Amino acid sequence: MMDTTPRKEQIFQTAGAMFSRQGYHATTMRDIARELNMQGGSLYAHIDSKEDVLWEIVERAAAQFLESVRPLAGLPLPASARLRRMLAAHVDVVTRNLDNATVFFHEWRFLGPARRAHIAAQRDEYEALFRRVIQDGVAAGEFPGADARMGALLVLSAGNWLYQWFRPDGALSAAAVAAQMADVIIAGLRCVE
Amino acid sequence: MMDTTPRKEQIFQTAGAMFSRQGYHATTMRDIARELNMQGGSLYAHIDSKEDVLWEIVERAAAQFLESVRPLAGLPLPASARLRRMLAAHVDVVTRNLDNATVFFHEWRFLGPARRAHIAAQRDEYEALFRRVIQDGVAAGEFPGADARMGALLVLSAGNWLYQWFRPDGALSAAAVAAQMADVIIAGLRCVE
DNA sequence: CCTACCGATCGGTAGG
DNA sequence: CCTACCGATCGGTAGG
Repeated sequence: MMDTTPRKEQIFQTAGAMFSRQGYHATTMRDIARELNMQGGSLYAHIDSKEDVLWEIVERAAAQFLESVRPLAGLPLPASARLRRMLAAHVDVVTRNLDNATVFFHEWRFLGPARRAHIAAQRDEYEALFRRVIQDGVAAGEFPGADARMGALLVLSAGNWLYQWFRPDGALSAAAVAAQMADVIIAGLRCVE
Repeated sequence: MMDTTPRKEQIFQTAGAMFSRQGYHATTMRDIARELNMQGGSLYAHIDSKEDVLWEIVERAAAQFLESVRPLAGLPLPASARLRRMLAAHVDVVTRNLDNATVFFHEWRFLGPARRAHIAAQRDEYEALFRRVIQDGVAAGEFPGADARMGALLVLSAGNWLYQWFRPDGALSAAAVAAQMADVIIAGLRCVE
């Protein structure tokens, strides 16, 4: 079978896998080229710089998180139901793009200042979505004793740290992980005093 | 004031700070040397290799986690009280050694295979401490509906992700963070069905 | 702890 | 997309 994926996309895919395993700085352009049966310099017919490749991976991951979760935050559902769906969407993005999620969490700080600031802003917006839903739950009496800030941090800590231990071939499916996490966290937000 | 810290310790401290900010591979031995007003080659009068420096930082961090938490796991207290103390100890280690904790979480995979395996074993032992305490709570009826594996992952996700957002000069003290986290998580383990 | 240096390799480019 | 190359810099060492 021929791989009909455009070369540029192959470079992003291969780079994502290698950056996630070895890290951005420990992966050389020649490593990526070798994986694609090319010479190092030939990569530059498709991309302009190593940092551009990192940027593409990180920016796409950030966009995926926001695009998956944002539509759920405003659904006409109780806060606990919205939070459950948002966490499931987050877990879905992480587990279906483990390599790129790992690069996103680990390597975004190696972007230049402007790009780093852009990612930081998206991350802040993303956090705020979770905080707001929990705050809704506090206001509605679903989570009477909860602190929205700590609640959001807890949800995102669980959802993010996932990239460290989740294995696609493991016993737990992404949906099962998300459901179990949501069960405990939502119970905590309901019962905490 | 003269700094009376032995040169070797100064190297570990400086390397910890720089590895945490720039990453292991993006930090050069000459970067570390410059910070200490030395020439690059002079570092090798005190250490044998760059990887040895990383190893010292990572191994010390792993030991600190285990030595702080292990004595608490077997205390004659209810599981929830033990878990609370263990999380507080964990948060204490992270927040009092933010640089080294960051290096521990981010850079341990760049160690050689033998050293990496050693750290992986310590991490597994550490996780088991938390799992066992939660299992005790399940058996004792404190956490009747909880899953020990997911509970431990939740505690450690929150405790580990901390290195990403905790700021020593922020509004929340380490003790306050640990207490709030424990409140929500323990409530969740108690109330989940 | 410094000077001076080693071989290796890096990201990126010119020219085809 | 390859060949051939650029200047820069890497981790580490010899000799003092």
